[in-house]
Amino acid sequence: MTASVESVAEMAGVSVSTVSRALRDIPGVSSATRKRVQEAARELGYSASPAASRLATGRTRAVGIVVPVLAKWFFGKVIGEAAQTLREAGFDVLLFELATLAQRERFFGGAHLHGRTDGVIIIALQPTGDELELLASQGQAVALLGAEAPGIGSVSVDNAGAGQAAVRHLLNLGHERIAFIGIRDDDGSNLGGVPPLQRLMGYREALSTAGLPQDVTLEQFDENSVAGGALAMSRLLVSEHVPTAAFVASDEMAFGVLKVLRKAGLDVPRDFSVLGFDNHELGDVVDLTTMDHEVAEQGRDAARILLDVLDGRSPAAIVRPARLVVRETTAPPRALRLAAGTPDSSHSAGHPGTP
Amino acid sequence: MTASVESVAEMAGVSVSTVSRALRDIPGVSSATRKRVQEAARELGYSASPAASRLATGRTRAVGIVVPVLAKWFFGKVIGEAAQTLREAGFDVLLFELATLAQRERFFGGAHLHGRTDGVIIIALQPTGDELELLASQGQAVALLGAEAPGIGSVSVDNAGAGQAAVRHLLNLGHERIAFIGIRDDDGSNLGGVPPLQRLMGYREALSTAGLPQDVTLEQFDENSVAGGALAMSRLLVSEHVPTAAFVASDEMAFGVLKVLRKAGLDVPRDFSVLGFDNHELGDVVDLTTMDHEVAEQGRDAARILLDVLDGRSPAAIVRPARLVVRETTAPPRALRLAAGTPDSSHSAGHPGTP
DNA sequence: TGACCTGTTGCAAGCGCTTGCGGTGGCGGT
DNA sequence: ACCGCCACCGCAAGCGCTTGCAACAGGTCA
Repeated sequence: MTASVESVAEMAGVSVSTVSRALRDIPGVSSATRKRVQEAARELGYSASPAASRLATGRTRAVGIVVPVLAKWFFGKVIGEAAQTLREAGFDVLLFELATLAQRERFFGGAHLHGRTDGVIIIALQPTGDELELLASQGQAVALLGAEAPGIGSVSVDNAGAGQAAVRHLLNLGHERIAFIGIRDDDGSNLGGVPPLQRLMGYREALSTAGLPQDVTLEQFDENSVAGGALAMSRLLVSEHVPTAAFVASDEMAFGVLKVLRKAGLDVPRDFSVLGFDNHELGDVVDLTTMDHEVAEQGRDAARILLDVLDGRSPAAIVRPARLVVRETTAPPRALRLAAGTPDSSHSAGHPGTP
Repeated sequence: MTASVESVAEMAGVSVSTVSRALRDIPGVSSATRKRVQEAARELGYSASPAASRLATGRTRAVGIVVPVLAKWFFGKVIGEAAQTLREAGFDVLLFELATLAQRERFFGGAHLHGRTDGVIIIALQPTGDELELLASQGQAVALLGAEAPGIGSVSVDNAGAGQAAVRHLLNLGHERIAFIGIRDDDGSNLGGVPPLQRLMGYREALSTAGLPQDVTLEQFDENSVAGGALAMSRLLVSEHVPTAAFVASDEMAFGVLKVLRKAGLDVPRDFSVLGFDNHELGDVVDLTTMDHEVAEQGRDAARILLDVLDGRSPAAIVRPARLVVRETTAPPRALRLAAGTPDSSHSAGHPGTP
């Protein structure tokens, strides 16, 4: 067992209250005794019992991070950054994974956080007003990442704008039949959430300002995974009039899309352009063109926002822009290249302009 | 603020001690009053203050999970599984990321965990004897994942065996010049750790039992990332006698290897076979042949082992086997195929046996 | 020289639980 | 009818800190 305040007090020849004050840099202790106390504490390897000081102060110096899933690159990244910032500020970080609806209900069902954390960062989950109230009633400071709520600090991405930008890139390349592959919110556990929806809105907006017709058969939704992307793309492949490009709401789904296209013998980007979203760490491996949104920064922002709330400062609601990262999966559609007489080295049949 | 024991006691018409006992299913309370107390607690939305009960019992009902990095698939996966098991057992989970050597030293430098957790799962980090002692002196139960230590519960993979198996697969395909691409432990923070070393040992063992010469130029090490894999493979490409296959110590590095090969115009697996390690979630996207080692199960095992230690049961030291997952990046070497007259549809020149 | 600060320290009352122990009451056995 | 036992319950003493308040110095100012 480790030393307690009393042993330190005894060793330094002062009272426990002085020890407490000295060790926490609270005024009212002469610098001489403070030094003496610190030395004694170090010598004894003393570190205050968190349980006791929590009980006495009512503050835990711990914060929770709530995520829908852990085993995805985005969440690992974001949590890692947030946790580091939090830890530097002297906070412990508790992890809560709300993978199923049942877990979510249980989490928000009772005073789960009460006395465990001072605040919580909620990631990629849109809390209801009731849930936010419940957290507030437990005295929890709240910061949102990938969601917004009135009066609550948050950091998110301009998903609508990013969606528009992405689609505009495809339009600018000359594509006219552009599909949207999005995330389906199947079990209500909000794995999809608001951001993907906004990406869809951006897609529609871009199409309509370009004067192109809406076509619901071009919008395909599935679970946010490689397999989901593959399924959605497969559905697109059997449509009457196959699109020439797709804006995919997540890189992981885009990976599935690429896989299906490859298996179908289609050449990317000659036959089909793919534009993802996330700038996934592994996007570079398959040369995926994508929308980057500075994931690490978002994590840090969220942590800082929470610290602001904890310090009584009024929290910001940051909206970050996304930017296009051009790699190798987008290009002008084949028809355009043919019309322009561009040399085409693929396995296509007709070579107009060739003797 | 939430209700306290006293309010519940008052409501149920009993003493606080009875409330405490009733709510924790401790014998010595008639089932009638127990029910009454539980009802009162529910009605008041009561949940015991963890700080107070920690202080009183000395147990925290929280465990720490220590990882070198978070933003990697393997760690996210393993943590997710472990955390879920732990949570089901009623434990909070604290996260500690030891990304740098400095962080590691700080973590093990003081009584960092004391009073915060009852135990800790250490993942992919080989603790020294001193470090283990320090944890023990803080009353921490310990479970290791991806490492072993005498007397400590652990779960790990038979890396040496898996390495041998992997190389044997390549040998069986007919390869004779097989490279090893491993993880370099550059900054001493043990990102590589013991398991990768054992994989190397397995590689060497397999080669020597096959009667093949050791060739250190075939062993390339770099950081465990796509970029690291790419660099290592690039080094192999300039060797005097380029190998025909590589066993890569992590899938992520293997992704980098594949990328370089593709960019170099080499066909996988016709010109070069690649065999990874991890069965990374995204391995399927690039059809990577790899060694699977049931990552999720390891996470669950580690959690259960820790729970065993906490319950006073003697912990197991599980060693899991790995198994080959055959996909599309391994095949017999070109020379063999040519000799056998196998039709070869690649861009190769000679087509023996063709009219 | 005495009243009055100001800066430093200690006292003691909590914070909200847990738990050993002692006190009930009802019951069966003699 | 008495005794002893047992099941159930409450008392109160902590657990190891924090913090308002009082106490005590050693000045300063009149």
